[in-house]
Amino acid sequence: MGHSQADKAASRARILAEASAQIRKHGLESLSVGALMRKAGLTHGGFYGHFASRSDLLAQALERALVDGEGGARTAAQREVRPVGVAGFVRSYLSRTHRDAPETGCAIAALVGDAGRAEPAARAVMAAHIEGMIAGVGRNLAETAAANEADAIAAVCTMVGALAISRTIADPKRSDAILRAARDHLIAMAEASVRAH
Amino acid sequence: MGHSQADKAASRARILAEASAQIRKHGLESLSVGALMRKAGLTHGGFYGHFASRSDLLAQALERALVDGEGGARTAAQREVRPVGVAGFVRSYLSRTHRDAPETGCAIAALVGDAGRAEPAARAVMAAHIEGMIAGVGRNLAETAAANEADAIAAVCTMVGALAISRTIADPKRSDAILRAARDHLIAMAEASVRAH
DNA sequence: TGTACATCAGTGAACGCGCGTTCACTGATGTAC
DNA sequence: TGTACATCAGTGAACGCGCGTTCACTGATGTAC
Repeated sequence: MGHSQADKAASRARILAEASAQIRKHGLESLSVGALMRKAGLTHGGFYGHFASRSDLLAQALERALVDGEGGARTAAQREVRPVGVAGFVRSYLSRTHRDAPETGCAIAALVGDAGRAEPAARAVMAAHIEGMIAGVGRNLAETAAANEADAIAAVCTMVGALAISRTIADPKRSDAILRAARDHLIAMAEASVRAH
Repeated sequence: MGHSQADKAASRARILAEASAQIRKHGLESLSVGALMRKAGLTHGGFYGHFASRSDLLAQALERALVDGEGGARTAAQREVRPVGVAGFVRSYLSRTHRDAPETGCAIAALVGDAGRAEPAARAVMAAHIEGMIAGVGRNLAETAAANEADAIAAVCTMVGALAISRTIADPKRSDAILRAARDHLIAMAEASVRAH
């Protein structure tokens, strides 16, 4: 509860970090000003020294969550060897570790649905990061295979869908099977492109 | 505002139909008792003659939305010729018509994210319908191709992911391109299985 | 370097509002005689 | 078939609560002299 400018920056960072985790775990609309400030160790009144409104916060928290989650699979699966190529990325993206830690994982998979219903600003932020993921996967594919953008798009759709679906299936065995099926499908697809190369 | 038993059944049906559309369009948590009853042409007090609580309604509305949306692509794309085989199903599922009408479309694509964060009962309802979709696509694939369950799982992940992603991308051209890429990918995949057959 | 003071990060009471839920009531329905 | 009455679908006022937001205040910070 310091009063210096550095303290303010640190508070702001703490608020956004909490918000970023909160929305990935419980959805965009789960963000409440009071609960968030409490989690950041502050009182609700101070909120408006940092953000213009809840809606302003929401847009910034979404952007932050998307950035935090970029290669969030990497963070979530720190103990795995550094992923190489598409196969490595797919393996960590569709890992149990990533599935079980949405609050530190990819915000696209966690929040596509929410963002699709959100106000245009939030939708645009989400759309930009989806394009980023498509471009990333596309570059990754192009390194080793004769793949075009359509392949990257399909791969991203499959990854995002698989992660979201695996998170709604309570039975761990079955949920694992979903991840495995999508993973194998994507890796086989990448290898097929390599052969065609 | 009749008082007969038939009227009550009709009221209940109206309430659930409104709720089913509401959650698909604006998310599970967007359901409010007051607004819902107003839409159904009733006052809020009567709600508890039909449902035990908002949470009870939520579970029933989700089930109802999932059933309504089953082959919802069919409803959404009534003017298309009756879809035959996987290709036909994929084409109507990943159509612009379906993308633009979430309130009458597949509740899996609209609500996977929400359901993954919901209470166990709602999650279980969603999981059961996901299994239904996998089984349906699997049967569809098996008719014409040498496909196993893993192929059906991957296809469902791709369809659900593509629809959700296409709905967050505001630019119509680009959103169409997402649908097209996923659609072509899935149809090519089905045809590859046929050849392998 | 030391003092005086303006700035401003954070506090906590207060606001209006909409939420889910309860309940005493009204009046049409449908059954018992 | 006609009347008397219990049932019950729907009404609308009221409840406690948590929400987003405002604001007068406090006291540490950091600057001007």
